[in-house]
Amino acid sequence: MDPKEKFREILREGALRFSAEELTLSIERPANPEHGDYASNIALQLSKRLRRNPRQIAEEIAKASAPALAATGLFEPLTVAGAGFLNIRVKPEAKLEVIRQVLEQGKDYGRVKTEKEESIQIEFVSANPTGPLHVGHGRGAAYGDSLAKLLEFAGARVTREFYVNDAGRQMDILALSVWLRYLQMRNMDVPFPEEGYRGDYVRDIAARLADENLARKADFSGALPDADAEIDRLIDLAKRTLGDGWKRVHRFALEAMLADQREDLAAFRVSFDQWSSEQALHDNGLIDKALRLLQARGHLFEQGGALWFRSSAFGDEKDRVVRRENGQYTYFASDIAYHLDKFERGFDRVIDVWGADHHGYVPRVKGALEAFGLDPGRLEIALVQFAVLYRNGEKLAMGKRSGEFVTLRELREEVGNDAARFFYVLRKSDQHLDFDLDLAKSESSDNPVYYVQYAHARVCSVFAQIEGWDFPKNLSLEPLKSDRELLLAQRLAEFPELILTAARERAPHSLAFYLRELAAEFHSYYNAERILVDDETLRSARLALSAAVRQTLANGLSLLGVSAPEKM
RNA sequence: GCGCCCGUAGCUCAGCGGAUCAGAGUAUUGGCCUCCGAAGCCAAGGGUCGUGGGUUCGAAUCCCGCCGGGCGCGCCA
Repeated sequence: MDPKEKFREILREGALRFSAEELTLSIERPANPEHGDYASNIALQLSKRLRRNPRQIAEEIAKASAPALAATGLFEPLTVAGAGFLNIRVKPEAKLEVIRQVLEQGKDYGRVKTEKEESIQIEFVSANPTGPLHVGHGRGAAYGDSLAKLLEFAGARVTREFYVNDAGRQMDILALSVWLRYLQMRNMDVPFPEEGYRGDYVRDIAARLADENLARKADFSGALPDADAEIDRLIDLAKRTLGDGWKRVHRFALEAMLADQREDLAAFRVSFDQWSSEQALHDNGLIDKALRLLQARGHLFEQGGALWFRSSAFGDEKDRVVRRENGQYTYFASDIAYHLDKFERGFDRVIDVWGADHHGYVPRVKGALEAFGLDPGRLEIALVQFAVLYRNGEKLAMGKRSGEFVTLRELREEVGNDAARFFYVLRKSDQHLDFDLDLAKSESSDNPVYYVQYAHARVCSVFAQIEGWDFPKNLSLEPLKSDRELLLAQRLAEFPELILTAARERAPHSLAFYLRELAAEFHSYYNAERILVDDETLRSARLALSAAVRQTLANGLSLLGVSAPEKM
C-alpha cells in the first residue's frame, strides 16, 4: 500500500476516539515542501463538531497514531503545525520504491484493480450521417474516447457506442441532395433547394452512385415558397419518381457517410464497440414497445391529434410530443426507446456525451427513465462545449448553413492527430475551447504536446546512448537524494490516484495537466543533473528514475490517444 | 422573459470548502549549450479570483442579488 493511503488509514483509526461517524479524510500534498509530504486537516474538521481547540485535538491524534505510523517504517515522525494541521514526511527510501513499482508494472502502472467492475456504456460523437465530422464532433470524440480509456484503466468495463441517426427527415434530405446532384451531373436541369446539403461531399457521393436507373425525369415545377415545405415536396416527388430506387439512393448515401465518419474516427484513434441504428429501433418495434410501456404506466396522453409524454411530471418545463399528428414518431420517441434499451442491456451506468446545445433535452430524457421506474441517476450526461478555431488570432467563421465549417479531417491534416487530441482535452469539457491552430502546429516549446512528448523522447535518447545496457539485478535507489529526484518519485506515486480522480470526475483534462507537470519536472531535473555519470550505482538509479518517468508519460499519453515518440 | 453553463495575471486556462491556495502556460525582460537532444532550463515583473451581500473559525471554492458572455427554450433533428 502506498504511503498516502497508509497515512490515511492510520489517521482514521486515530480519529475514531473523537467521532464514530464516518469521516472523509482528505489528505493534501502541501504546496510548500516545508510542510512535509502530506497534510491532514482532520483536527480542524473535528473541532467544528466537538467545539474544541483544533490544535489540542491534533496533538491527541498525533500521539495516538504515532506507534502505528512508526511500525510501517515509511514515515518520519508526525508533526502538528499551524492551526492544527497534521504534517508528515515520507522517508526518502520509501518514496523511491515507486520507481521499482513503475518498472515492474510497465504499461499497467496506474491501472486500478477493483473488486467488482462496473459496466459502463458511453455513447459519444453520434453525429448525423448527413455530412463529414466537423471540429465540434472532434472534441466529443477526443473527450469520449479518452474518458472511455480512463474508465477502463480505473477498473470499469466499458462499451463505446455511436448512435446513428439514420431515420428521419435529415437523412431524407441528404438522399434527396445526392439524387439532385446526380441528375445535375447528367446535365438534367433540376433545382437545388435552399435547405439541401450543399457540401462537395454530396457531389462526391453522387459521382460514385453508379446506378443508371436513377436518372429519371421528374416534373420539378411548382416550387413552394416555404423552404421546409419545398424540401418535403421534393422528397415526396423523389420517392414517387424513384420507387425502390429511392431506398437505394438513401442506403448508398448513408453507407457512404458512415464509412467516411468511421474512417475519419479510426484515423483519429477513436473506435467504437457498437454502432446503433435509429432505424433499427423502428424496425424492431422497440419504439412501439417503449411507448406502450409508458402508456401502460399512464404517462402518455393525446392532444391535438398528437401523442404526448407528460415530462412535466418529471421536472421538464413542458410536455413533449412523441408521435406527431401525421403519425410520425419524433426524434425524442427514438431517444426514449434507445435509452430504455441501454438499461435493458444491463449496464450499471450510462454516459451520454452531448454537445452543450442539447442541454435542454436532459430533463426530458431523464424524465423518461424515471417514468419507466429506472433511477435517472444511472444516466449521466456530459455536455461538451463548442470548440472555436483561431488562426492568426482571428476567429474562424463556422456554420453549417454557410458551408464554411471546418471538418475534423481538415483539422487533423493541418495540426496532426497528436496535437488535435491533446488540445481537445486541454480544457475542461464544460468550458468553451479556443483552439489556436498556429500554436497546435508550431514545432516549438510553446506547444504543450511537444513539450510532453519531448520529455519522453529525451529519456529514450539517453537510453539510446547506452544500447545493450541493462539494469543490475540488485538495483539500488539509495543514491537518489536530491530534492528533484524525490519530487519526481512522489509525482510518479500520484499517478494511480490521479487516474482514479480523473475517471471519477469524468475529467481527462486533469490527466493532460498532470502530464505537463511531470514533463516539466523531468525537464528541470534533466537540466540540473547529468544522468549518465561515471558512478555506476548512481547512474543506474538515475536511469531507473528516468525510465519510470518515461513509462508514466507513455501510459498517460496513451490514455489520451497521443503517441509517445522515441525521436522527434 | 425563463432555464443551463461560464466570468481567476495582457492573452488562454487550472484550482471548486481548508488556513500550508493566488497557480500554470503564453506574452514581456534578463541569464544558461567546449557537457546525455536548447522542441530544454533558471530568474524577474504582472491579479482586491466580474460585482454587492450572506453562511462559516475559514470562501476563488457554498447560497442569494446584480452586471457581462455563451447556449437552449418546435408536432426540427
